Amino acid sequence: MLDATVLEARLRPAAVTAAGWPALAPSHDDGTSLGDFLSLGGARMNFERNAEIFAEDDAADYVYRLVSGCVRATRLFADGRRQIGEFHLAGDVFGLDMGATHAFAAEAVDDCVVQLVRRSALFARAATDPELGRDLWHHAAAGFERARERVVLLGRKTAQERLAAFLIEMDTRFGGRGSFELPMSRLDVADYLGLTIETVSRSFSHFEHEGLIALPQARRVRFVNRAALSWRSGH
Amino acid sequence: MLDATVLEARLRPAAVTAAGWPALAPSHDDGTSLGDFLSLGGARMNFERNAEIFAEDDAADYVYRLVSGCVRATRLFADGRRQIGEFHLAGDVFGLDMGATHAFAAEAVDDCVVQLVRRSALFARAATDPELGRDLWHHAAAGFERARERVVLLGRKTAQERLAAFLIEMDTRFGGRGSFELPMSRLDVADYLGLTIETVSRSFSHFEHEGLIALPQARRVRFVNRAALSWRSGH
DNA sequence: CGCGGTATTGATTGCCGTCAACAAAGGTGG
DNA sequence: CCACCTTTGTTGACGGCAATCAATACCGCG
Repeated sequence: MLDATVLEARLRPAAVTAAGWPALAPSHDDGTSLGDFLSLGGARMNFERNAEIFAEDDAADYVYRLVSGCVRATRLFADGRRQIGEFHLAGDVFGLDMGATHAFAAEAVDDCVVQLVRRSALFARAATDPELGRDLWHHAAAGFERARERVVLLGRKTAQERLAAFLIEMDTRFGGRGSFELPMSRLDVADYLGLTIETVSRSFSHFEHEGLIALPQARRVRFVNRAALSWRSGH
Repeated sequence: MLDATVLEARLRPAAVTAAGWPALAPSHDDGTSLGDFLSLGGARMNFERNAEIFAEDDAADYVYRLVSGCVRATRLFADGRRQIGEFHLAGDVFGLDMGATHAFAAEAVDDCVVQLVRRSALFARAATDPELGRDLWHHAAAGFERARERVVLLGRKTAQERLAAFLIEMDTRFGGRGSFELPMSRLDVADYLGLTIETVSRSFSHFEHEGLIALPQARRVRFVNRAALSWRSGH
């Protein structure tokens, strides 16, 4: 089912070193007081590239806020297949599961700084702070909406549509300047989009040859024709 | 990209007729007071099979609770491709989007009874009722976790693994008795699992011939070997 | 009984996965 | 600063799973 090199890469041991309710936050914004709560009260930790922040089935006792870097949420099958649930960028809050254990592992895509607080502390505070309660809902609802969009992408879009949608998503999250540096490898992109590295690479090349994007380096993306790329994403 | 019959079926006009935070709810439970709020205050409406409850991009002014029947959340592409985001069964609360408009349409899979209240009423009450606030979070967080599992299913599972996972999910939601009646067509199942009706049908037949399930009628499913089926789902 | 909607099964195609080779980039040590 | 090696990315040839195309069977209902 998998190339040996890819399988090895996936199994590689990670070396650890007040408003009212209806106010709506912009996309990919985890709200304000949730992030504030974490940034004010949280202990800081550093993780180097590929380090495991928490494993699947680890007790979900802590909630994390990414100060800098990029984190992937991964689910690994026994046979080596892997799916990345989401990528977290600076400012994102993650690891807030409903159950007692994490449903996905979290790994540093590149060197990361995170802050963390006990989940129980967050919940305790939420019981008396309605604004924090609203932000918790915002956080969960935003995650839900993003996951639903990925369901559409993975269920019905072609390889090229997936990559186009991914590039537009990343550009948006990096500020929408039409030029950005991907922190993750082709393998990570493939496992995020439900594809293989080869198909991802071919789709990149295809867009480049078509004049939709420029690739000065493998991970450096510059939009040349954003409208066409957007069209290709299948909306 | 699509069979004409299927496309027509998808585009068919729908004829409308008419305490504390950390407490964790069991899966597929929308919490208590959220459902209570809707069942106590909600106006009742009936929808017949294939009726549209709300359209994509409709104003998300109401929140719904399904009293009886089955509802599908759909996203339709311009070229006829369709993805079902989720199925709702009796007791489920749906339509609670974060934005001003619905991200998916909702259609009655079979004859349905729903109750609805204004979203603003829900939010207003949540501002003063911390228990309701917690239930709102529960609802969103549960939706998020389900959507994440579907991302794994759609991103990395084979056709047979998808169907096996679907059957186990449905059995669980119908009480886990190992025997249940599917309210939805093969087309709905296909669009839920990111497959085609033919592949879904073949997978059903395959499981039947293998002795994992029995199919007294097309939509009547009885588990014969649940352990093997569970194994096939890829977990 | 006949009809429309639904489901199954078979034949064939095609997109993407697999296998394989090579190229480019980045790091390390001489 | 370059040789060497490892990691990462690209490209080509081929194969397989699921989609597409097509025909037939089933089922509830007028």
